[in-house]
Amino acid sequence: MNFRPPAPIFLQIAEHIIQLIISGDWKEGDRIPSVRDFATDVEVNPNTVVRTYNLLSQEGIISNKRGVGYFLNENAKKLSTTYLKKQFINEELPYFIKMMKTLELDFEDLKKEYNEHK
Amino acid sequence: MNFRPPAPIFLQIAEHIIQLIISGDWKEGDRIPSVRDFATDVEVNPNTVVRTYNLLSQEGIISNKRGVGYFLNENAKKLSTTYLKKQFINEELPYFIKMMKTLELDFEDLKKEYNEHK
DNA sequence: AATAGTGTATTAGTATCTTAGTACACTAAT
DNA sequence: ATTAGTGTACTAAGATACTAATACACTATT
Repeated sequence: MNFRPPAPIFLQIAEHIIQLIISGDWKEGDRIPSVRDFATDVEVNPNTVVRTYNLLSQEGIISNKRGVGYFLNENAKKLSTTYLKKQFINEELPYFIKMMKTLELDFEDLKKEYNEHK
Repeated sequence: MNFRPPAPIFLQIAEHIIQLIISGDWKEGDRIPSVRDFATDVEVNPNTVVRTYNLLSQEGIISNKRGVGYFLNENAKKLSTTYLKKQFINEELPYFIKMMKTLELDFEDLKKEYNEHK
């Protein structure tokens, strides 16, 4: 997995998982990969995945049965969307708007710039 | 000054200065605050300002006369705009677009959300 | 009962950023 | 010459995130 420093990896993994949930790749009730398996998948230390799973547990998105594994809660998709939206609106958007003003860009410019550079 | 972790402070200061240059608060040819003064202003360690000034020097935005101070180069404004734009288009925009798709938001939604939450 | 696969916990080490303190060299003004 | 204000350099220490390795407890399966 490709990480963008300096944002903490465990948070980026959390967001990655949330996107999997929102997209429907992971469905409510599903068992999700074990700490060790997922650590291997995304090429990080198991402890880092533990931190991610702890966060998602606190958010009510996943639960675990000791000795068995982690599972998506029934309301996982809704909670995920709410979490991501809140994160986005509060943390990203204000910075983004400020940048647009400074650079005197409007939404049309953004579309253009983005298409040119991808 | 208010920093948003976990982005390195010295980078955030650099961006702050660049915005001062673009806005015209700091003009080309001007002498800028000394390392010590500016460190006091933004309430960080002088060493952190040194890192910021080093970065801006590398970018060709400022120069120093030893024992005298740092000065804005003649093309500081243009270089600043270029730097910030590049940073924005490459680092922020792709992430932002992805987020909009995931959350199924369009630009109108953004305006609305932003106005509601500020 | 034994085994393999789970989550959990602990300790130690590394890297980066930041702070803190100190010292030194250069420049301009006195 | 002296002084105050510059940039520069160095060492040390703290905080956070991440890695690494190991050990232990629980569960399901055999």
